[in-house]
Amino acid sequence: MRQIRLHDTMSGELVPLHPREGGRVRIYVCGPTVYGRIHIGNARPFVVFMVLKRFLAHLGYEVTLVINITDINDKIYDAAREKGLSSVDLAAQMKSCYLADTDALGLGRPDAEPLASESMQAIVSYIRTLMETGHAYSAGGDVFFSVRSDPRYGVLSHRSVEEMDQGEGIHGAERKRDPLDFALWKAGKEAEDTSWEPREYLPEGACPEQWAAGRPGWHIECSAMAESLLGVGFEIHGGGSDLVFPHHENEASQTRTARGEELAQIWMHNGMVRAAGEKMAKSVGNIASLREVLDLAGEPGAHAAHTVIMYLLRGHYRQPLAFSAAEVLDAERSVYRIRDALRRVAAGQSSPAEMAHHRQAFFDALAEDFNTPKALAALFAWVRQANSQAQPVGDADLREMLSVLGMADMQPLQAAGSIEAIDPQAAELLREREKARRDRDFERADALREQLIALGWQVRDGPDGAELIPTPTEG
RNA sequence: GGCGACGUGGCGGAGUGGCUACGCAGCGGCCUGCAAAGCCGUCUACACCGGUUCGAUUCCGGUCGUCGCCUCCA
Repeated sequence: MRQIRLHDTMSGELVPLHPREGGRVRIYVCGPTVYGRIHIGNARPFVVFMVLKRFLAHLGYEVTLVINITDINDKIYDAAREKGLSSVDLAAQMKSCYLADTDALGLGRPDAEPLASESMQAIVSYIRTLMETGHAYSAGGDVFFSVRSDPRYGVLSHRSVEEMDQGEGIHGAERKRDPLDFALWKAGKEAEDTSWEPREYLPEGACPEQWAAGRPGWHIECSAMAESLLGVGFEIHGGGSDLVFPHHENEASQTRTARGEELAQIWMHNGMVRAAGEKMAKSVGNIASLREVLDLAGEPGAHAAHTVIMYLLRGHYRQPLAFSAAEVLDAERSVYRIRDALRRVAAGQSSPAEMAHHRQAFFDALAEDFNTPKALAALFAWVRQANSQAQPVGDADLREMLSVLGMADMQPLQAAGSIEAIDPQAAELLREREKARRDRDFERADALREQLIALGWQVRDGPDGAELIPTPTEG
């Protein structure tokens, strides 16, 4: 099987992907906290890892991708209180939005999307194990992880415990034995409308007296859910680069100390989407929701989905990516270019054979740290060469590449159905223009073309008569 | 302050010690009644200063600048 290399945050190097069990690749990605609709920055890891999965599956790997949904969190409690909703209702509502928004990308769903609220057994057991092995302690109802009990703490984010800022956490700082410790479990508070009783998930008498009803900390849920679904030592753990510290560092440490083994073999981190040079974040207030971006990405449906995927894949996943409406429209234009090329190809194997090297370059680029912009360059090189051929080129290569990118359903650029049915007015104008042209009344023909353009149609005169093509979204 | 990343042509964005990235936009040409699309060509690109080298945007050192993490964060 083709050799894949991916950048691993822990080692800081490109490392070969070596599945433990034959061709099975297990991937866990940190998904969203559902307290509001996701923005285009949140959508980046979803797209990157869904497409990475497609690529690996295309090569013949058996891929299992898990993207969790955090539905218990301070932000959810806060947002729910603000809206006068129960945190359970808000989380359920926002989870539905997340599913709907990402469904619209047409990439399908991950193989599993575990919820923290439904993983309590695994979480509580995990915490219990950490307490038993001396890496966690309960205090005043909370349970904390003892950071200094892990001599390797810091290997992922490349920081040493000594040089870490001794910043105090907001909650429970006075109960921690060490300022670096973080909460595995937080005792319930007045303002929180949900809580779980740890002893319900443990054998009789196994729950320490000091461990109160409450909820899990953020980091432990991922260690627990990832392990329960994928086991320990799985191939790839992914997420945004802003999660490297402390979230992933903590996850890694929890699993290392509890199991004596690393959680994942390769840690992949995607760069941030930036708006006006700054990381897109709710706290900065510069967000564009995935829904909004889909709406401005042109014709609803597959076309808008492809535009958003194209926009996100135009940059290498590890680099920051500039966001603006103009960038999205720019991506849309490039989608149009491919759809236009699709008009000229024929079904079947691609030839001439010399075009095969573009297909090869496409897969080579993806195999070397999932270089999607380089792969897209190869795809466009294929398109250019196909366009320059006198005879229609077989579409197999292009369709294969598009399929890997999650754009298998891309349609040739043309009116979806008969113009008569879609836009009778345009159809009538076109007929009039054809007549004017036959009469060589070009002034009238051009005026009619202007009207068609105003209606959103491009007119293309060809040997078989004029054709109406939908125009790209105006910048 | 600590750790890390990065500064590429109008914009976005790859990459390489010497060979056209690519996309969008612009300009010229071919094609077209004219266009559109396509094709061909094109536009002072590699922050700055040193160094290594036959040769550096690509390696090394420094300067300036930007961004991320260090606190919730995809």
